[in-house]
Amino acid sequence: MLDDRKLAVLRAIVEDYVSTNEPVGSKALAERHNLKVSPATVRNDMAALEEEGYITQPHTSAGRVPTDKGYRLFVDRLSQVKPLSGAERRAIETFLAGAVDLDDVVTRTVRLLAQLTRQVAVVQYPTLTRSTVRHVELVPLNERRVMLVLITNTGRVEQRVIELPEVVEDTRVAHLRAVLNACLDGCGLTNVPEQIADLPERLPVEDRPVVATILSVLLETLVERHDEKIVFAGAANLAGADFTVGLRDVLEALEEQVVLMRLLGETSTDTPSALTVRIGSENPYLRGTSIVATGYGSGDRQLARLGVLGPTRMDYPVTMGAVRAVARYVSQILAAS
Amino acid sequence: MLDDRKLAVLRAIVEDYVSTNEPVGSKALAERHNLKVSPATVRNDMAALEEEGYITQPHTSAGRVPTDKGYRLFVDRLSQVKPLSGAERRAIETFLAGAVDLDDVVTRTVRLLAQLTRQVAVVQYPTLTRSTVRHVELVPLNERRVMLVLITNTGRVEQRVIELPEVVEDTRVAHLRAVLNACLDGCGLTNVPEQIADLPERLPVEDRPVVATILSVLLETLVERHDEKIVFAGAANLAGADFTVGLRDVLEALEEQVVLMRLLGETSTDTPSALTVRIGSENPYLRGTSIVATGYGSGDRQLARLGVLGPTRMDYPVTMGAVRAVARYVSQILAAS
DNA sequence: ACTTGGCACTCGGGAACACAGAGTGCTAGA
DNA sequence: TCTAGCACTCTGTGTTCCCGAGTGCCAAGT
Repeated sequence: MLDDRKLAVLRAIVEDYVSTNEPVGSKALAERHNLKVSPATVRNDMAALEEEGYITQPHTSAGRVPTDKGYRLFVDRLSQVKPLSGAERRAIETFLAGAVDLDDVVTRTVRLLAQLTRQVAVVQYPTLTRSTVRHVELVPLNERRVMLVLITNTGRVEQRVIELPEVVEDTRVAHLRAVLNACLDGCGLTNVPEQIADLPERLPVEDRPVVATILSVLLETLVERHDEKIVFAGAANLAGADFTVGLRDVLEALEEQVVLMRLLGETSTDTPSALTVRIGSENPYLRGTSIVATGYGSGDRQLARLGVLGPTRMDYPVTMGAVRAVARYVSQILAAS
Repeated sequence: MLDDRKLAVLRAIVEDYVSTNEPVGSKALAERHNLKVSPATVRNDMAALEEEGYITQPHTSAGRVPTDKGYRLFVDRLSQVKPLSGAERRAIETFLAGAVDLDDVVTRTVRLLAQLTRQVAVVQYPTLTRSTVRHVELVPLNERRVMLVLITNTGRVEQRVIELPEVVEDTRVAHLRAVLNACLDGCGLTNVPEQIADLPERLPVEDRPVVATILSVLLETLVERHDEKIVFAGAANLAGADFTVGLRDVLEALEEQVVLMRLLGETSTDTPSALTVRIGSENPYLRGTSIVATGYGSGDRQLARLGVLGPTRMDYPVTMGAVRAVARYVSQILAAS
């Protein structure tokens, strides 16, 4: 039904349309890509492709444009991910290596990806759920207040000020800190609730109100940040692009954490590092845009996702290459720290 | 030269143009605002105002539009800041009160301001320079690594992982922490360098390499974060607005920390809580946009700035009211914590 | 059975044009 | 000093027209 030449024609249409942003006609196609057939033959193939729904024409008398289905076929079978140049790889490496803390890693990553792809980059902060507690710190601020600092093995730091129900002197704070650390050190964040469930009972009765207060804040911290933080960059790249959906909608989605989260999607559990590509209407939340995303994280643990959002008419091979490369490097950086 | 009626005409022009986004003609003006004079008289006044450069006409036969100079006069002499409604005030208060930490305060503030003004809101993180050290924490990660956590009195937390030049056991780390805190507690951040200058010399010689490493990272932290972090929200509100400058330029400026910082401007030292309004070409970095900004901070110490960026054609009284109110509330919240 | 050249057809988009309407400036009179 | 009237100048819109790119189909060629 779709012989090799028809596929080649589809590939050519996608490539030309992506680079020129204009409907591509049979004549130009036959010329530029040496298909060794006449425009008439190409027309026949195009008619077949249109029949199958891979391409469409904006007006009766214009060239053809790929449909979402056409891009899908292109991505799945007609293209291969384009690796970055050596210079680009080195640039990425040195740029990411300069990061001083987790915040910095994320910020640099998202900017890098935006610049590399000339589109909007989106990076999710490494999730807490798979992290483990590296250290819990209690810092006395004054006699009725302490600051709780939670440090995870991914370098993430959460802090919260706690109002205590009674005056607690510093030595007692130090003691509580030791107790907490003994209890939680190395513990997975998801296990924290069960770990601390019976902690108050194991302590002297006079410590219990204070400990209860601290633990409730600790739990709150874990729960609240469970819906993850997401950042984006490169919104300026939207200015040129034309979406079928309004620019306003895209910008709104970008500022809405929840929507953005859904757009990035879930990491497939089988192949966590695989590239996810959602094209146009395949995307339930923001039709008219495409998303290329993947999971990242140190080693086998996938911590979070990152990706790129752009118009359906995007250079998929290049974008996919960039996303994959950046995900690898940032995983590497995170594993090292 | 400019009698009261001419000023009234200018005010009416600004108000009408802001609300309709269309050049305003003499007839409509005389009707809507009960000026009690005929369109012909208004025309004469308009001619005078144009002569003086306060208004201009896009084409020979169109209505008048305020110039930057016209807006300036309007803001300085013809309008008064419009206070928020009681409902709005309460909404702000409860929304900001729910913040759990400094990050959260800033995030909530910027979103609030964007929503309130329907424009792009910009908030600078409270500066480190006027803060004081509340606590320095050294957390052993393994025998060659510690994490340095710096907590300021504004609730800001900076952390950095340090590679030590030698193996250091935990008790020694605890000792160093005590020394550092004794030296720095309550110390203004700008004074930190001099405070720690002679610290190595006062310690046993075997501690010096380790301490030197730690101190160099500490100094680095202070310096690096000296250029402040800035966040923005409400980019979606740009979609509708039309700037004389391209949308792309605005988005680029927003993502460029340095430019954004300059746009917000310096806090005037005399009257730190005064509203700064920069109109169109008065703004050197992004002509064609206007900025309403002010300092904020607990009590008399101005910590940073926040503001709103929008098209020159903006509702200044309302915007100024919102910026002022939000600045007050966020100052209040920061003072309380 | 597939490919090719030819040909009539369709439609979008740009150029040329006319025109209504809003708004102005000017002048003369109250 | 204000007002009324009037001629004038534009922009924006709607209409028409035409060019050209591109198509679909058919018949002939391999």
